[in-house]
Amino acid sequence: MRITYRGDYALKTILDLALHYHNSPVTIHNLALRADIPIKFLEQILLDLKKGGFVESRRGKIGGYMLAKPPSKIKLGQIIRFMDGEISPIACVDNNYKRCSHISKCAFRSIWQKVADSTSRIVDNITFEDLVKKNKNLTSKFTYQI
Amino acid sequence: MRITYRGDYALKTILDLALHYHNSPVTIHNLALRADIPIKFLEQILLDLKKGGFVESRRGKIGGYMLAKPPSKIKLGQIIRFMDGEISPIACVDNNYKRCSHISKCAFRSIWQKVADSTSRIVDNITFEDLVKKNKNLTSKFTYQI
DNA sequence: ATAATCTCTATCATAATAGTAGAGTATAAG
DNA sequence: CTTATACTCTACTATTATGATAGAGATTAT
Repeated sequence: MRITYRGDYALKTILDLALHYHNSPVTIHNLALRADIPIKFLEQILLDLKKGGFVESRRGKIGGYMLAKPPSKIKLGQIIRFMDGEISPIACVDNNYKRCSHISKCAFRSIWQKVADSTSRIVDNITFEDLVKKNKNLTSKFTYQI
Repeated sequence: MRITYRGDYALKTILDLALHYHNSPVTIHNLALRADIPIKFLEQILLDLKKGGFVESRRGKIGGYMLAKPPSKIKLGQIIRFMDGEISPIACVDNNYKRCSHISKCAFRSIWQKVADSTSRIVDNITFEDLVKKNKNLTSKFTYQI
């Protein structure tokens, strides 16, 4: 797994929306500003997140973005997989990988599988509700806001 | 961490050399053939591995490559780091990363650190001696050789 | 001498990544 | 019913990493 800027920006944006879950929609402008993301790049990311069913939008005045489901129902792993692809260190342990001619024979494969499993166990065990709580702790200590 | 072909090829090559540790040097030709690696690409990889102190070479007839140290002294993680860089899902948890302005404040950083740690724990706990043993088991079952 | 083998440097093609640009569409408010 | 605000959509672009390929040179056993 490698987290790209796309993925990183998506995660920060979802967290921002989670922090404003019960408020009015958040504009792309504000999301971009707070997380220091190029606005036109974020536009594309948000459209993808919308297609993925993670966020909803409203146009026009008082428009903006909001989460499509509660923060407790969105796991880190879901966003990572959606934006950056499979959680594995190498393609041969991806789901749907068919081309490796000696899957059962390669001494490395089980190791890559182990790495993929341990990573998944971490990112699939954290929801954005958890991160909201964590962030509020951090914020109170360090006056940081996203 | 993402394993590239360069890294993958290097790992397979080191394992091949480990399997022939007490024999005469192995030629690039044979290494490339057995692991199905483009020979000119493997040449470069081997020169790098030599610079890294992992392998030694002999030129001329009866030339070839051999490990510079016993398989028990080479860990998977060493080769991965040398060929593909740091074991972390994102740059902000790399050693020597200086630019992140709010390291202590980002809700994600400790998660990436956890992922890096759990991955390191796996790949730094396996030597090529372990893989040699494992491969011999696999080989006896499936008649596979590398 | 020569054949086999490693050594070194340069070059190249493709794809992924990280954006940028600009015209279009919907909506709240006056 | 116009206007300002904000999301939508498609196309384009620059840079870098990746995965090679090419060819001339150096070394060594026989």
